[in-house]
Amino acid sequence: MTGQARIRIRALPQLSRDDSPFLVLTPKENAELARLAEVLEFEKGTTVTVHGQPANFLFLVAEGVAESDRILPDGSRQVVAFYWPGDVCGLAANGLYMNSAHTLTRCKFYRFKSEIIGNVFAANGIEYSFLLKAIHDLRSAQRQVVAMGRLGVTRRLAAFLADCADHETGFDQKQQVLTLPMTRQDIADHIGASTEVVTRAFSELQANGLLRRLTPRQLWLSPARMKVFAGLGDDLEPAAGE
Amino acid sequence: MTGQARIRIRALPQLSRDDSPFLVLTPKENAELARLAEVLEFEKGTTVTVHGQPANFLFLVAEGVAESDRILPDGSRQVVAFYWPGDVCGLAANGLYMNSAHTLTRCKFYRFKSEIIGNVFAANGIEYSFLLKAIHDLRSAQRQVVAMGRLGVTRRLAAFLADCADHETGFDQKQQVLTLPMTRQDIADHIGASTEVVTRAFSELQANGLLRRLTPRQLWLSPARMKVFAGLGDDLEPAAGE
DNA sequence: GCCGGGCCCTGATCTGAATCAAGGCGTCGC
DNA sequence: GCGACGCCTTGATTCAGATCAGGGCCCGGC
Repeated sequence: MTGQARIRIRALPQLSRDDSPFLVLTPKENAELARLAEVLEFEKGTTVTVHGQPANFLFLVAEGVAESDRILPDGSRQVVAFYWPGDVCGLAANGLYMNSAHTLTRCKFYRFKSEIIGNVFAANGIEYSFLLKAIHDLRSAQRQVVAMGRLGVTRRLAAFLADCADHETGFDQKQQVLTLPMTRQDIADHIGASTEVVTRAFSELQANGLLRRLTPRQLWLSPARMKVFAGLGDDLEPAAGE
Repeated sequence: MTGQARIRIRALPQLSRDDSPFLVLTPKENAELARLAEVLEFEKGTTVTVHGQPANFLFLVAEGVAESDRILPDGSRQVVAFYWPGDVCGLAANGLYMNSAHTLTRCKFYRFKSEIIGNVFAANGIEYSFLLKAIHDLRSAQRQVVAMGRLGVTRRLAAFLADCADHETGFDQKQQVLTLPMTRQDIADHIGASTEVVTRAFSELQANGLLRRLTPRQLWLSPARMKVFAGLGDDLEPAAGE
């Protein structure tokens, strides 16, 4: 079966100086991983994962090219990434696929049960923490890409404020008051806009009743309505609350 | 010293359903990590890491808020991320910091030697591969954010084509010919533009001599000049080549 | 108290990219 | 071979957001 397949995970190391574009596993590791994989071939144009469906599998591209995308409520589409040989696709949040993935050419994949990560890491705690943290940050960055690519400034600001409100620091759950630690310039440079436009976006959100500026840095707001307005946090939350 | 500090790495799990916003280490793990950490306090407005400097440390935010940013050659600035308590900052590429980080408020950090990752993961191969892969994808996504936030369409296209040319599949090093597996629509949806504008950006790159369209999907191009034009791949490459 | 300098907000103009419209090209099915 | 459709390209118009300009507020220094 898949026994002798040579599995390479495409990755540039972070901390070592050993900068080969592929990280090649030792034969032993390779065999260990291959044992857990199924090999699949897909025609061009096949859908591999669907946004919001249970994420039971991880896919490693062996041959061909695939893409993963996200369709927003307004119908616009953001291609989050292209997957070349050695890339891993099937990123999940809360057990559901973040994006839909499609093949652009005929493709060969290694498919793993998602639990593989948990199993491989089962014994250790700190490593797993670091991996989960990296994956979490990756998800954040991908959401940011979608926001930057397909949302207007006002929605980008709404998404940003909703993110801020997810942090215990600075958001008073009782009063529904968010205290911003950063300037308008910082926000502008984060969401890719000018300070003037950020101010106007604040005004617009206030006009729509989504927030009230108590002071420039103190905002009353409803995170839930903010998320809905941004149109990003849609259906991947398991329950509505936090 | 830092012995009893309670270290939490803020992360949402990917594959498990256990979706607490913080991943809390066991006391043992916590102690193990704390033993390796130094505690630092910084005033508001302190620079913590500098883009392009040797990345000797990782920082975990304990209190306060920080941001990391990237200044482009034209002087514009992209704030890549804000770091709240529980976040890790100090992402590196080729041993150099990707971004500059600054405190927005008075902050308390746990500082780790960067080697901690390699050390913790030393014994195992597959886990480390997955972590490096996740970190690599995170870097890609962050570069994409910078591109989307601060580059015009033509430069975004140049950055994208340079990325494509980094893949063995599809780029013929000898002929300097890139074969694209995706449509103009896919490219447009990736770089956040319309198909028409993508076409115009191709024309502009061709007019500037940065590429030649042999067919719509076959491009002669120079990755190095493409990177320079995009203004992103600047100074973090150890050597010029690949 | 008074002055100066960030920071925030608002209005007017300009511009890069979206949108609308249409034509060429290549390929696949018949 | 011929038609049809998908893909790519180009031109004209429109619009969101950048840029330019100016005013108010707050806070810190003298």
